[in-house]
Amino acid sequence: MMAPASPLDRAFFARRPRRVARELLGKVLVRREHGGPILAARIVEVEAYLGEQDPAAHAAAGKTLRNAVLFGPPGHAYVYFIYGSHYCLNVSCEPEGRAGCVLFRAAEPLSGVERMAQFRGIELQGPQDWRKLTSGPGRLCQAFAITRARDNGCDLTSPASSLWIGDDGFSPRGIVLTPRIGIVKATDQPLRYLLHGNRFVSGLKRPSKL
DNA sequence: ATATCGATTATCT
DNA sequence: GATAATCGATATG
Repeated sequence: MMAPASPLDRAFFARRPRRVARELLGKVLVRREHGGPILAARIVEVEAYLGEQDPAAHAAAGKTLRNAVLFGPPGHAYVYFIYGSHYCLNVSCEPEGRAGCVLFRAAEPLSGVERMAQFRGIELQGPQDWRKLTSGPGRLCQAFAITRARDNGCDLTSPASSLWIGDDGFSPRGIVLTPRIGIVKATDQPLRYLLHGNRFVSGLKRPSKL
């Protein structure tokens, strides 16, 4: 069962993206739905984006309508739409005015699994199928019913929000750094953080190689 | 088990 | 008009 989680405060996010990314591993993403079950999943893979000086970041070209949340206060959700069908979730980092952020790439379901399957439009045959729920940034958003219209700008530090991030005391071990994936610029820097051997990490169908 | 490919649309230049 | 921080299907060894 899930231990009670306490929200992360604003100061947690008001730091550089690398630090926030590393420390977000093991934390819990929580979705409260009106009249639905609580959805919760432990964060097992994230990527840091460094803001305006990072060629791969959405903030690289400066502030636009789309990425405005990144330039606002830390701890808020930046949700964008990509490839005509997927949403991806980020959290704004650094003090207001600086556009660093962290992308949520994968999580391990803790509760509300059947509801997640519903949102994903799949039927679960067994625990091995849980991987299809939240392994990948697009899947994770679909499992949590995250959209830009609903969640962009949401305060992720407040349990009053429908979407927020909590700490349930879990201490992750075996943090691995790799280059970011799915991008073409700045692929040399190791800015992807994941939990060693965790089966919910995205990418390979079977994470045999970690 | 790994590689390649097409879908689909908000956003920006 | 071009692009894209993905996914799922198909092909191939």
